[in-house]
Amino acid sequence: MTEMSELFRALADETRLRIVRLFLYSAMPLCVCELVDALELPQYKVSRHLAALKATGLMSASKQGTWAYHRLEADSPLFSGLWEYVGSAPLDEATEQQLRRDQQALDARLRIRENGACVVGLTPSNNFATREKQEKERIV
Amino acid sequence: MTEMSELFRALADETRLRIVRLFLYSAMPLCVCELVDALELPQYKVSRHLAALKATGLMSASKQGTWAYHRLEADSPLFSGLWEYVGSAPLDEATEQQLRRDQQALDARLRIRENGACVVGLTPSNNFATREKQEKERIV
DNA sequence: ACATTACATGCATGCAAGCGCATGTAAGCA
DNA sequence: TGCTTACATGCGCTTGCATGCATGTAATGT
Repeated sequence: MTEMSELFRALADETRLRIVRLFLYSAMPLCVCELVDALELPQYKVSRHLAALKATGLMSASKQGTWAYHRLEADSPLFSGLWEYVGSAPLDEATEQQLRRDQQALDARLRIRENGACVVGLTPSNNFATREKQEKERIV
Repeated sequence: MTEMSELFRALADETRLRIVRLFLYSAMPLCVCELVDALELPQYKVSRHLAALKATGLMSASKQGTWAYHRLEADSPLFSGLWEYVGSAPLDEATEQQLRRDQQALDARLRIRENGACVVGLTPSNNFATREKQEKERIV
């Protein structure tokens, strides 16, 4: 069992809270590229924070092809009180607006899914190979 | 309003959780010396952690003479969900035992109160002047 | 006035964590 | 087989925080 202080530490970061709130909102597994688009954050950053959450048991992941679906441990009785607080505690105005933007961006991104599965990957600007190619072209 | 991540950060420390759990248990204002004795921690450490909690609004303090009574914001609707989780989430065995020891030590310490007020201060070993005197005597 | 006491805090240090960059890995596709 | 893509991670840097020591401050008692 994870120490309570570790759980709090995992949630003591606004970026990770944005991630968690999106999962509480969508109530379904999400893949990294969807989170990257919804949060408008660099891919490595999202992956790192997901790893931090997973290390405490608050999240888990499963790969399906190249896509990695992450999901919140929303039903675990160990954490239910925690999610209840995160989901219901009042937010300041700025955070509230941020949350709404994230939710809308996620909604839009999820509409691209086909048969409930993610079918498009990272936005080109977040893609490594694409950036490399652009770099070469810029030099030429 | 304090950011949620700051609240989690404040609670992301086992020592501060020990303090908070003692307040949830005793449900009354406590002074620093009582916490020092109950937790068997150096005085400066307790003061620091209390300051950290107070900085987030989770605690407040009031001086009465030389004694400083600290109290948990247990009734604030802003934090009620948080306290509920801290007070009810399961603990691992070691933490549970630690908590019971802390509670018993606090109970013993509180029995020394007179008319609900603290009347004895720090244990000599935690007292600065006493340590100084002992140091001089040791040199002689 | 002075010493004592309850509590707070400045300072130096060690350590953990977030960030940005680059690259590694594994899976799908041509 | 080789390229692209989705995702993960090693590395260096910087920042923040817990700790320990010592000392500061304000209130009390003699």
